[in-house]
Amino acid sequence: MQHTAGRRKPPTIHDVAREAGVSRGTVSRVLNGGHYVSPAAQEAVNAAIRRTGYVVNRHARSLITGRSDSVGFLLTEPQERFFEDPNFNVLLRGCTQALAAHDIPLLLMIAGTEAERRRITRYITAGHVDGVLLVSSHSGDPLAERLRDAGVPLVACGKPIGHTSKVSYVAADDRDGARDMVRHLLSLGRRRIGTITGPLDTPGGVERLAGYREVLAEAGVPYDERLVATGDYSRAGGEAGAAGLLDRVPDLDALFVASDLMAQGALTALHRAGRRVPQDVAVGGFDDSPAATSTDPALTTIRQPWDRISAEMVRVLLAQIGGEDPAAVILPTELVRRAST
Amino acid sequence: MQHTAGRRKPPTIHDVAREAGVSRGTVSRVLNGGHYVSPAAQEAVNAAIRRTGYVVNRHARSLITGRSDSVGFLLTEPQERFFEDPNFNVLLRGCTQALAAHDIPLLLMIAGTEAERRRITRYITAGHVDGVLLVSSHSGDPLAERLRDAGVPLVACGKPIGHTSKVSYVAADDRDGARDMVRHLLSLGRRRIGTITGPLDTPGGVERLAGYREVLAEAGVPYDERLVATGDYSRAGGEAGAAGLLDRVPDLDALFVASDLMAQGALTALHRAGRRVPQDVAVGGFDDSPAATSTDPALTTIRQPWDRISAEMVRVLLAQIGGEDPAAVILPTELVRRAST
DNA sequence: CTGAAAGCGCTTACAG
DNA sequence: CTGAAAGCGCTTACAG
Repeated sequence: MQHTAGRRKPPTIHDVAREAGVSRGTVSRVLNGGHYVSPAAQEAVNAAIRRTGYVVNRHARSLITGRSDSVGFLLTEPQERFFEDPNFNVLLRGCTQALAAHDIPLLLMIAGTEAERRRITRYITAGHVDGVLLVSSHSGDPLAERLRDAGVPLVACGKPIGHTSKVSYVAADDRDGARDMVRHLLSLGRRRIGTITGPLDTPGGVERLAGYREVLAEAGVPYDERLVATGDYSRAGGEAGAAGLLDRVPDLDALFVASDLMAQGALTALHRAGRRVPQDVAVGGFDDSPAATSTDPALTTIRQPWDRISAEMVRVLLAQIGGEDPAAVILPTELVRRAST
Repeated sequence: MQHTAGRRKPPTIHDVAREAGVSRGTVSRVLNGGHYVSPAAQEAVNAAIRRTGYVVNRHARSLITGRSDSVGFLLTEPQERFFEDPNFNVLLRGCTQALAAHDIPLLLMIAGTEAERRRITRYITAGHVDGVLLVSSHSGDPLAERLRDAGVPLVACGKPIGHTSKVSYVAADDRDGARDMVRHLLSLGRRRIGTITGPLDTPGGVERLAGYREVLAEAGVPYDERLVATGDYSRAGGEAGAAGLLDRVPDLDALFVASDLMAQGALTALHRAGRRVPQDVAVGGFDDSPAATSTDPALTTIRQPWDRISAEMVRVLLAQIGGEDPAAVILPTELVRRAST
């Protein structure tokens, strides 16, 4: 192999042992926490590791421990969603960084089609990753159950719907966030408040709508079905939803949109209909994604704490891999006021 | 380990051999291409694999082959860039899919800081991936050289600047794309054509500016330095660039912006300055990223063939891992006309 | 074409 | 605390 000439054979534990004047077992013990090793040996081994530039061969280690020391980030979204929605981006980055701190590589897996799902399930259940960070907005997803039944440590982003059992998840407090936004809209004196929901088979869809209804009820504003449009988290969906709402309720004076991306679409529809934002219609989004500051006017929105969400997902997953039981973590949201309200 | 009770010990090559009535060597040969195996044995082994649900243990295989059968996707961008720029998203997705077709997992690596760079270099040179897809817009990047010198197969996205030697890369034809856009602007009768460039230590920055200058020269339009602003591929940079340009050259009638994201910022600046697009100022972007259709008006832009770029990056990398020499691949771009011109 | 055997680099009881 | 040894699941010359 001329081509790999530049790639020298890396030092093994054997080289380190020789260099340090100890057995390979002792080197291994140092590598794995230094229990039952004398300070002198410890020292000698560490020095030898430094001199030789030794890096553990993970394949050999994995072969014997049965663990891969890697984690999968599994995305079960249709391709367009992943392109369009910056939230995935933020989450992926956050998880990669949190894992990097533990020196654990992240394997990116995308299962948009049923064939991909099958291939990836096989791969995962064969033990090629120690656990899975599952990201998908829809949640009838049989993948989660298949993996859980196979005993694969798993943490979902967002509460799986119909989630009866022991699946860990990390989520923002969707309902509370929605409440904050609708209260804010009410505090502005708005009373004809429409909403564009997420898909109603997603936690975000259901919970944010629930929050909207609760606050209106508290405020004594009667619930009006015509003020509710169901969206799909896409920009186009937001645009269509807002257009429909304007048709049905022309005197609409505020809009709570369940994602920033949909809110962006709603802004386009409002603009086309000649409504001024926020003067005629105040618009609130959800997520505080990059989309929120790219619109004109910039979006008032509910911040999801993505950094914490990804950090917690990693923490819970690693705990579970370590033998702990599953856990659910709910994180608070925050109202971010900008120009659209 | 009660907790992993659900995870049965998976079948090994030994189980398959017993089931098929052959030796483990024969099973391995079937697994590795079926050379020197009789049809009958072939058949028996395949049946046994199906019955047992056998999946190869990659750690054991890697231990002996010295290959990891995985590929790294290395991003050396500051965090914000990755969040903001949808191009990375598209590229990442494309590469993941192209690799999945070969059943090769992608390891996502993000090296934003010098410390991360060091850690990741160690990891890679230790042989934990067979090759690297390198994505970074800036290119004084010593990482590329360090990896190449260590003999790691490597393909860059975009031509590395000052690239004297054998580093593979895949890129769109930046200069030609720029030429197409500026010709388009000229064909619209515009003559005061400004440009906002990318960073001039990136190939896109340099080449797109070169294309701009070439076409103006061909058309006999004298080059005017005041019409050139240097940007940084960010939205904010585009906004600042356009504002400066308008200050210096108020009668500007067109703008060629070297990325859609910057063009989005430029639109904001033009809007604020009371210019109508395209009536007063025609605006052309570059990339055809999702940003291009989210603006108002939608952006005329130069499409980079991201699908092909990612597919070619993977193809060239796998070829190189297989022992082939490096290669450079240049892909054509395409003018996409929308409402902004 | 096929089996028996060595060996990849590591971890982990097991004696001491 | 430490070394010698077995073994993780696979691939690959080596004989036949």
